[in-house]
Amino acid sequence: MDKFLQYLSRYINLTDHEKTIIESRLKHRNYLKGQYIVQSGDICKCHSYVVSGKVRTFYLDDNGTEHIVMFGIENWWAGDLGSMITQKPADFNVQCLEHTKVIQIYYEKLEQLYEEVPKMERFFRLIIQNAYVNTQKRLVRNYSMTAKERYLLFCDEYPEITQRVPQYMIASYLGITKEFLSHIRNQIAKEAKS
Amino acid sequence: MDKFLQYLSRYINLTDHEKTIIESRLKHRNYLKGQYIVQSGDICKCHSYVVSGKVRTFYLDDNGTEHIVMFGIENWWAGDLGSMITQKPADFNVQCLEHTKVIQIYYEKLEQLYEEVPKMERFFRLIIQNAYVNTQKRLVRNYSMTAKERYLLFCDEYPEITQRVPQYMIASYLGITKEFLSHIRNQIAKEAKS
DNA sequence: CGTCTATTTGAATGTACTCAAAAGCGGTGG
DNA sequence: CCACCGCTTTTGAGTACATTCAAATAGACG
Repeated sequence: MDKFLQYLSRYINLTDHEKTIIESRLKHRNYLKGQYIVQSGDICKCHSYVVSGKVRTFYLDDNGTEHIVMFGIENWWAGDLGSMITQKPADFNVQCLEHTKVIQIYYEKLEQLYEEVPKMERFFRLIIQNAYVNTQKRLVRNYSMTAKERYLLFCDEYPEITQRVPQYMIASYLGITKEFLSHIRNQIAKEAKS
Repeated sequence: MDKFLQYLSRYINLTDHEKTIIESRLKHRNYLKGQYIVQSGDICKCHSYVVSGKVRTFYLDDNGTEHIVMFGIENWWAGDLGSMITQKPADFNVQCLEHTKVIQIYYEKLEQLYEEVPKMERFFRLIIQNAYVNTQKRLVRNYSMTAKERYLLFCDEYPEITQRVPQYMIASYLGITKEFLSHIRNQIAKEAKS
């Protein structure tokens, strides 16, 4: 909990009273490896802050192919925001890739919290603003870079994730097949030799 | 201006006093067809609300290819948010595709406005939240749908834009070449006949 | 009518995908 | 301790989707 409040304080200054209110609106929860925080089709009832562990958000298309939308590790948020704000069935699944501790805020409690502690509007504006800017960057990269370039950039930007998730999931995140990523890696290895 | 306040009131309730403050922080501006609101390399100093007209946001990659990130028409916002919040050089260009009227809010004024009218935090949280959710959806679509499916969906979702912008720009938005879009349209036309 | 820009068409090419099979790797039980 | 099982990664051949380049056609505007 302290860690979470510390994280909050990177964005907003809170009084002790406000901290108490915030704490009372949150819920701690643990998930096992493989468990789902959100399942597509369900309405996403809460947004989850990852305290420890590792999650992936993915979309299952009509052909049954999984597309990883994002990974989540310490200090990241996970959930289907679109589903939560519209209270419509989720498009995405959020699954834990290892034992994961989260702090959750439920939709109603969040709305309530915005009233009680208006600074939280600012906090989430800042968080979502960053997420938006990053997603837009990623979109552009998919258009303007080759798969190989995207892979190298990913390894560079998220070394921690690169090491902690299986390769086929990175392929899925990059929007390519696992076979093709293997190909790319092979190619990179050859280049390194010469 | 009334139109803008009406638009604001779809998200937040404002007192007359608050409206006056907001008005005083905004700037009206007109652009001609072809003019740039933001140029990549410059620091984006303001965010622009499109009152009328039409803009495109695009990224110019290392090969000199343009990639359209988004279009903007009435009631949309345009700018390089990433540049504005970090005060670093913009990656994107925002160009007017026709004579365009905008209402602009400059970075400093916006920060000031957040202090003066905290409801604006809520307003922009809601706006950016929507934008984020939409961008994420688009990202997933690019992974899970073929170019043809994306084109048909685009025509369906943004009929107004489909009619008002040249085809090669739609191709750029979809992440394909103008030639290939022409191909796709040809194919669709053939299917319609049979 | 001529010019400029946008769109179409087609052929050759390239990037990434599919499918199938083999190899690697880690854990578990005999 | 090794054999086996399931899961991940690699490899390769054939294929599909999308690009590039070049040239022709169509449209818009003065």
